[in-house]
Amino acid sequence: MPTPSPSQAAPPPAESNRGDRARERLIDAAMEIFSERNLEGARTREIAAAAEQNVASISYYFGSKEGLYHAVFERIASDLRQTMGAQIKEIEQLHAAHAITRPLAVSLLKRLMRTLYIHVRTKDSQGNGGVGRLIVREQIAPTPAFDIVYERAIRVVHETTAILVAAYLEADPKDPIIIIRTHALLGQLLVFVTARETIRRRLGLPPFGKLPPETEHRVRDTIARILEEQAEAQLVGLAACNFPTIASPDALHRVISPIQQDPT
Amino acid sequence: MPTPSPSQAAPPPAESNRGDRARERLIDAAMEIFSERNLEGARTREIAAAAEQNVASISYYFGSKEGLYHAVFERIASDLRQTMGAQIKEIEQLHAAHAITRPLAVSLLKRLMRTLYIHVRTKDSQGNGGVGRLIVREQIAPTPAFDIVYERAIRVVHETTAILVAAYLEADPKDPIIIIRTHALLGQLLVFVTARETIRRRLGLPPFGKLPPETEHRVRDTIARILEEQAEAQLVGLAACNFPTIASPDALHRVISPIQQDPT
DNA sequence: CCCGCTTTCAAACAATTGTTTTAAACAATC
DNA sequence: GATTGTTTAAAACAATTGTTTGAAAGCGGG
Repeated sequence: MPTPSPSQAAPPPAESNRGDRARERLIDAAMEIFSERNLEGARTREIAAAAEQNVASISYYFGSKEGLYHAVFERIASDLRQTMGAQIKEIEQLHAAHAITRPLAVSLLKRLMRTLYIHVRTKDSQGNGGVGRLIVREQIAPTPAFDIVYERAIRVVHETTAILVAAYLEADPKDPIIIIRTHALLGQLLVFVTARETIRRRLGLPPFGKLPPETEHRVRDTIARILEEQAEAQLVGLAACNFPTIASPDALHRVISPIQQDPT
Repeated sequence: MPTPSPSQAAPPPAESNRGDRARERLIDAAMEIFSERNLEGARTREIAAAAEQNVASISYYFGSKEGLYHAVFERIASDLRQTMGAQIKEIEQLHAAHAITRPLAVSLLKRLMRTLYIHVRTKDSQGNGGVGRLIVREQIAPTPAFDIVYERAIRVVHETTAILVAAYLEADPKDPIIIIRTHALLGQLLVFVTARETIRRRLGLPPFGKLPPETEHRVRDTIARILEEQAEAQLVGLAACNFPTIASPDALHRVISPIQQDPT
């Protein structure tokens, strides 16, 4: 046999030229095609063709189709972490210093929502939500690839958002109720990725890719702005309604808490 | 050739015995397997085996694998419509009579959210969100099957929800901003279907299917209650924040409106 | 009891899949 | 400039896919 596939671990500092170029192109193409069809639906030949590479190269560089899929999610996790990293760190520090007031929580949350939304709507080859689609597919039918993006990116984003929600409601970020509320809040954002086709039809927009990029840009920014408003309104409303936030003496906690363990 | 496949149109009143039984079993099994793997990922042999039917029967009854997939979505649409039909009609009538006050809008919305959530969490063979997963997959990568469930179910639910949001904010249910806000609101619900794995891990719950049905029941009801609260808080907050709701003199409308046409 | 129809079944088919193979082309070090 | 190791290329492979085939089995009415 010629050369065994280079173990699919992360490339330490090795940044040569020819091979890495091919790897990049393959990941790029794979990201696009895996987002349209899924893992089983995507054909290796199609990916190779889109990357202007030979079919054998995917086996050569990534060991297998799954290996390439894996690599795609490594990149997704890295990209997401890089985009959100600074904000997350800032929020964590402010939280540790007990310095998050209500108005600050609102502005931090709005910025986080906007950044996150713009990221998942932009970080892809086409104007389509490639990254978002890939993640959602893993959410509804997880494979080992989900661990990568969850542990390295989704989890911290979720936890950080929970810090802001908890700060505003003067509650514990680890409270199951706060976590559920945080999840719901992030859902307002995610739904524009997951239920893309519905909002497209409801707004009477042409099929994706069919409208001029400049217009698409503006639609995206419009939604981002409304998302900020929704987030602020949600917090304001929750505080006004004064629903139970501390789960300890609450029935809900008694339901979820005993199960709660192994939070890996 | 033996018998050509009976055209895959809806069986008018024909409700015989032997054949329809097989059809039902096939649809049941297909619903489950299509929700785990997707259209391409599911194997006809596996579906047939789960239905205790021969492989050829799927070609025989539905013409093809796609035909069966189609039939699955016909049922999904029917089920959803049947669950939501009464509430939708009631809301439409109240709206036509201009009888929706703010408190009424809140209670109608809460009931709608709860019913919808319970439906997508319950209407499946396992305790898993089979229906939800199938719909989400179609949202992120629509096939002709999406038309069925959108036109026959999703659209009316979305429009009806928009009526309630608009009523509370004293705005036009057709206002693009209201539609976007409605979409975000429904996203709070959908995220518990689409980002299932994330909320599971964040709550430290065991893998789905691994926890006793009684507990799962209570978790479901807990989330449903919080969703009601979130919806109420969202409306209250939006009214308090007094964001622009009428799009006419707004920049957003100038963005979206000129594209808006062909609302099929 | 036999005949028309529908339904079931096991086997076979043609097409496509991911992957391997084999060898040629390339780049760089000596 | 020959000889490394690395990368590409085309073809071949074994396995699996959705579907078809052709006949047997069930079932109802004459």
